[in-house]
Amino acid sequence: MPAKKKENLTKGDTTRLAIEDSAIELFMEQGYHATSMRQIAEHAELALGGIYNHFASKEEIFEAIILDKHPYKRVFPAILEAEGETVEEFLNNAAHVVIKELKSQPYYIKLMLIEIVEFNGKHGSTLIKEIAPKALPIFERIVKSRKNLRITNPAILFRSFIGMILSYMITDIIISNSILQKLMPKNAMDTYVDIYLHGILKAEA
Amino acid sequence: MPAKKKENLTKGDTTRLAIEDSAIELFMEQGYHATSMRQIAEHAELALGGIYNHFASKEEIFEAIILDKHPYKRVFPAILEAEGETVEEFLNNAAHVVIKELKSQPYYIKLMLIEIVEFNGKHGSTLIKEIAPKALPIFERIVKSRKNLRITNPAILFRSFIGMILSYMITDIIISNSILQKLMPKNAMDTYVDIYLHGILKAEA
DNA sequence: CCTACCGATCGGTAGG
DNA sequence: CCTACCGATCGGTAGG
Repeated sequence: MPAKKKENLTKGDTTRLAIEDSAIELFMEQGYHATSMRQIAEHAELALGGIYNHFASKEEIFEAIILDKHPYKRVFPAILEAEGETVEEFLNNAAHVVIKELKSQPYYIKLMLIEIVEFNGKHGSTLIKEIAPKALPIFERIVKSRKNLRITNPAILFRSFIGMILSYMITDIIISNSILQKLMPKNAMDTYVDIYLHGILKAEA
Repeated sequence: MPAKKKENLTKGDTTRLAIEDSAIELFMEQGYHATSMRQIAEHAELALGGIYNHFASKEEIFEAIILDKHPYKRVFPAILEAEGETVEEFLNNAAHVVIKELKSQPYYIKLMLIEIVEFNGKHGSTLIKEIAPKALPIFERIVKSRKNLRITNPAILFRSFIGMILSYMITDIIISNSILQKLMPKNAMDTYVDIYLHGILKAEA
């Protein structure tokens, strides 16, 4: 059997993906509980009952999306390639890669918020268990290799890196369609990265 | 007629407040659409129909909460009092005051996420219109009065300040109940403020 | 004419 | 993958 590619997905796989993609779109627009199984079915062009051949429940669709579509699977290899001469260069590149990826899949930030709002972060800890062991070593390596860091705890270095990206993405959502939007420079994201970097780096003095 | 105080609320005011407080608690725990009007009524100890003497719809309850209970009403006077000799001291004090207030009303951060998830930030722009004219002058004053700032756009200074607080609050929710929790120092919030401050301040060099 | 609320039920929809 | 349904519950409203 050849490895599955897009060309030779089974009919079942195609339907399953159609359900996931429909659900992503609708959850993103309406939220989880405001989205009905009938809407998902209609959007995926099958009958309501047909969904239950692929997923046992509405929550199972959400879990599949959270796990299958997580951007870190595409982001991670990119980050590892994003080398740089200095810590500053590396983190700067990494931040740009992550935000570019998140912007190309803008649904995910909202799915993450749904996860917090509707499930109290229930599936989040599973995700962290998967990601942390891969991400922490990167920040441990940074801490060990460089001496000009003001923050030397890899966990909080990781957390604040994620936090910096989250704060950009969320304030971006909040201020869009607001009067503040006009006051923002277009390179706001660079400023966020800049604030983060020159906060964690010791002054060259 | 004396100004209304807690002692002489009318029966109607008391009921209205009971409905708002019940809704806050349930929205926070379950999300907006997962919370039924019946649950809100039960928690407020009145019949379902009774709610509609005070609110025309479920969404009107949410709007009232967002507008009435916004922590900025309590945070703002405190920030204005949080003077400091330097910009660093002032922002440090301000950040602590805001986070302390948000932690004492931990519901609000979640209501804000619901607002984004369920209403696509619909009510948020109203709120920004109310807050921005009061908050921006503070950051404008900071920009004018100090010369050791790396960020001189008041709007993005404001945005990144809010973003710093949001990123702390949200990553706090995400990592609670996770293995990462143990790796976090207890003063993680101070580190966040520290990263923010030494990011926006020029090196004394 | 007001307020605060009741028991019962409306038309539709939820997940399964 | 569909049609046809279920027990229950949804947000909202009726008259009194």
